[in-house]
Amino acid sequence: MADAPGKFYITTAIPYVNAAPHIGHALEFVQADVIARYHKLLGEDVFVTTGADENSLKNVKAAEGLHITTRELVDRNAMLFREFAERIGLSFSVFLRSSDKDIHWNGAQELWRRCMKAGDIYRKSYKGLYCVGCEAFYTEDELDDGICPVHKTKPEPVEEENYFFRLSKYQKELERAIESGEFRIIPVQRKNEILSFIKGGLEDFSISRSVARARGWGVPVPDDPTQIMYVWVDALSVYMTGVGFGRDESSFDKWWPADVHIVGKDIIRFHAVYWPALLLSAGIRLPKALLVHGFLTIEGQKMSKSLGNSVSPMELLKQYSTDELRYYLMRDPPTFDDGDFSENGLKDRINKELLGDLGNLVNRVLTLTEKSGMQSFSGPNELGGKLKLEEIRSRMDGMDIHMALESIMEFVRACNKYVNDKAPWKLDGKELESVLYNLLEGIRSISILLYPYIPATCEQIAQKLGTKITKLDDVAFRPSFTEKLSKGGYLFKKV
RNA sequence: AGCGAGGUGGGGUAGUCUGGAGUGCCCGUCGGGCUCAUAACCCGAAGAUCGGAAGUUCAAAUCUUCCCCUCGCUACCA
Repeated sequence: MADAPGKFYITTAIPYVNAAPHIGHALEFVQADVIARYHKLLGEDVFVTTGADENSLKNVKAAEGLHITTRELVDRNAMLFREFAERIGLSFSVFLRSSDKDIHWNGAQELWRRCMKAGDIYRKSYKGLYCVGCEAFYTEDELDDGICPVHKTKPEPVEEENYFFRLSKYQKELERAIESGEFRIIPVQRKNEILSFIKGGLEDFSISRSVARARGWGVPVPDDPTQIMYVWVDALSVYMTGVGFGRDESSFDKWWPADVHIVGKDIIRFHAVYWPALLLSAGIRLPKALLVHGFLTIEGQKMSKSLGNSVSPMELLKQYSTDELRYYLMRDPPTFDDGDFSENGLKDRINKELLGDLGNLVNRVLTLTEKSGMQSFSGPNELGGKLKLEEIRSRMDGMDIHMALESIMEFVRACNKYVNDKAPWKLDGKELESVLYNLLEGIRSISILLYPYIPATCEQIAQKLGTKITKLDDVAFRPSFTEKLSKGGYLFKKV
């Protein structure tokens, strides 16, 4: 597919900031960044929105548990996430907090007004079993014999009037948009899962809470001081307000629709059903794609608070470099399925692949080149055929960044094999020059291909080669290699 | 319970649609070679009744039927 030079807009989910970042956030941030940087290599203008979901009742409760105000909690934790996003190398354009009145609130309310104008919002009373202790509604099957599992009390039936959204009205349109691929859901298993859910029939859902139930925390419903917007309506609209909706229309027009939203499998319904329905109602274009990634287990076990096994990426980054962690997260777990995080696995990937395969390749080739005393290199292209650029591109286009990385690493191994097969240490003259030419162009290509995954390392490789990280189109064997090399030290050290 | 995905040498996968010797890839184990390299690469070895049973076929990991197991999804509180 020819790259129409243009814009590319990508978002991460905005995490609840009721706790510190864990390794799962790292996975998603890196995935988003790899895709973003890849599109920069394609020459596109890229915008990345990430941020924090701060209007959830969960944050209110977490703050109560810590005996601080909600504002203090979200300020503190949002800062942790922002710092973390920077440390992991997420090249975000905006870090938008949903409690940011100036940037976010008007846009969120504007979405509401448009749905209202379309006649898709109406008032209805909602009945539910409410546990006063939990301050939450329960469904029958969540209770133990009608008793709250936490407080061992019987929840009271409570009736409250809320606003509802006519989701039912959009069933057919959603089906069509998803089936036709106008709104792509990746991978296809998730698409099928959502389609079967939609075909099962959609019911309208509540999109507001009483001020009391929301504890007065959140985005107010326009023209109704008694109600707060349901946190998902507000959180989802961050994807639009991040690029200017309700605030800077020319920016919004430039970037919207989003090219892809990246989310975990737990929140697929909000993104694949509620969100596009709200947009259809408001007369706003649908995002082009939704990428649903899996979850990480920790050393084979589910991440859980009771096990206390959650892994802090900030702690890991004290021992391992950003690139090392990024590489492992993209290399080990498959993009679309669950994977396992283990520190031994991380060490193996660093020692075997980053150091043993990539680092060693760069080092041995630069050593051989230095010893040759040659300055410019050319010869027949013998190695370029091993590089499956089309496969890499099509995998990246399908957002299978794990398999795309596999294709790139295959080429790294092919380069190492080429060194052995040719045994350049036994060669001289034209023969040696030709082998070095192939290897230098190979490594230059690798430095560009791996750049989305391990940017700092690739900058270092480019520096050693005297080249620059340019465009994906420059991944090709040029007729000759004439840059000035500077070997420098090792790229990685054994862990 | 219903719908969906999956069960392939020690681990992870590809192969299944369009049947054809258990074939491939990554990791791990053992032995050997090579040596420019914080080392890679090559050769060889051990290790699987391709979840189970029955059927179709000259031939089944692959097609059919039944069964077992795992994991998702089955709505408003993320």
